[in-house]
Amino acid sequence: MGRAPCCSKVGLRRGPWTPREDKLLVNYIQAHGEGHWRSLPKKAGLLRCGKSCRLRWLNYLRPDIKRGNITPDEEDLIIRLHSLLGNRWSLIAGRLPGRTDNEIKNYWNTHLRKRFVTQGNTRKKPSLQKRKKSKAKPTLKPAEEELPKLHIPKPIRVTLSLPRNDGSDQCNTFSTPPSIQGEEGGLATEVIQATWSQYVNDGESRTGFLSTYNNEYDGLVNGLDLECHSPVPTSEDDNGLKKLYTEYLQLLKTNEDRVQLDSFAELLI
DNA sequence: AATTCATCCAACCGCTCGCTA
DNA sequence: CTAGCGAGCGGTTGGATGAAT
Repeated sequence: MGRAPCCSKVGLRRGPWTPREDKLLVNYIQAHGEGHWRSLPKKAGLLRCGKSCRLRWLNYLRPDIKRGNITPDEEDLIIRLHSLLGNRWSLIAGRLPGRTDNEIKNYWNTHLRKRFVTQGNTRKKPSLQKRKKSKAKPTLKPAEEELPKLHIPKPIRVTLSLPRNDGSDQCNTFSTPPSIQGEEGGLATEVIQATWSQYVNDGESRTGFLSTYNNEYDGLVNGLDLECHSPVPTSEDDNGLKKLYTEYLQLLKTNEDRVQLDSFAELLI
């Protein structure tokens, strides 16, 4: 069957945007708002793919885009967030007002990744893949080519299925929905206990992110959607959480105490 | 001054997800 | 339940530019 292409691409312009195209796009969005990207080019009089329009707007034309160099503070935040979230550029960008996921991704790939590879501190295999066939690539030192495999602690989306009972910092359980249990090579921990201080939620929509720990796998389970069930706090479950918390601290490479860490987690909300 | 090489970043591509009919 | 669509995301590409030779 196959998925229909987002646009025919026939007769559409590609490559760098001209000032005139930018103006048309900005004028249209100012008049009609964002969205409906597929039909937008036609209505705005642009010979561009809707995807291209969306990207141009989000990464360049949006009025709240912050231009200029990444500040040391922003860089520090990017590094920390990347430790926590992995290559979730849009999530990281969400914590950096005015910065786009593309900008952060580029900044990481051009400035930070090299540094982390050099320090052997990357949490991802250094995929310094070839860029241009015709151009010489920087040769990696042997130590850089075989970095130890690390498990990226990707965050997990958590949705509350039952209301919080009393707003206290007591345990609620999170479990993977049936549809995804057993994925990740059967490594998923089916039920994970977490205190609310470890559940990084957004308060309103009752969704958030949680990194899960799996003893058998001895690593962090990546990217599973979780569903929150009723509060069932037990002391035994705290052991696993302590392990998770230790991992969390390692990731942050800080000596912060629990309160400070929770504060940092809240900053992510 | 000319050429080669390395770096940066805007833009593209392919995939996935959520929603709806 | 399935297919199709719109939208979003992350990986990758390639042109522009600056540095080195």
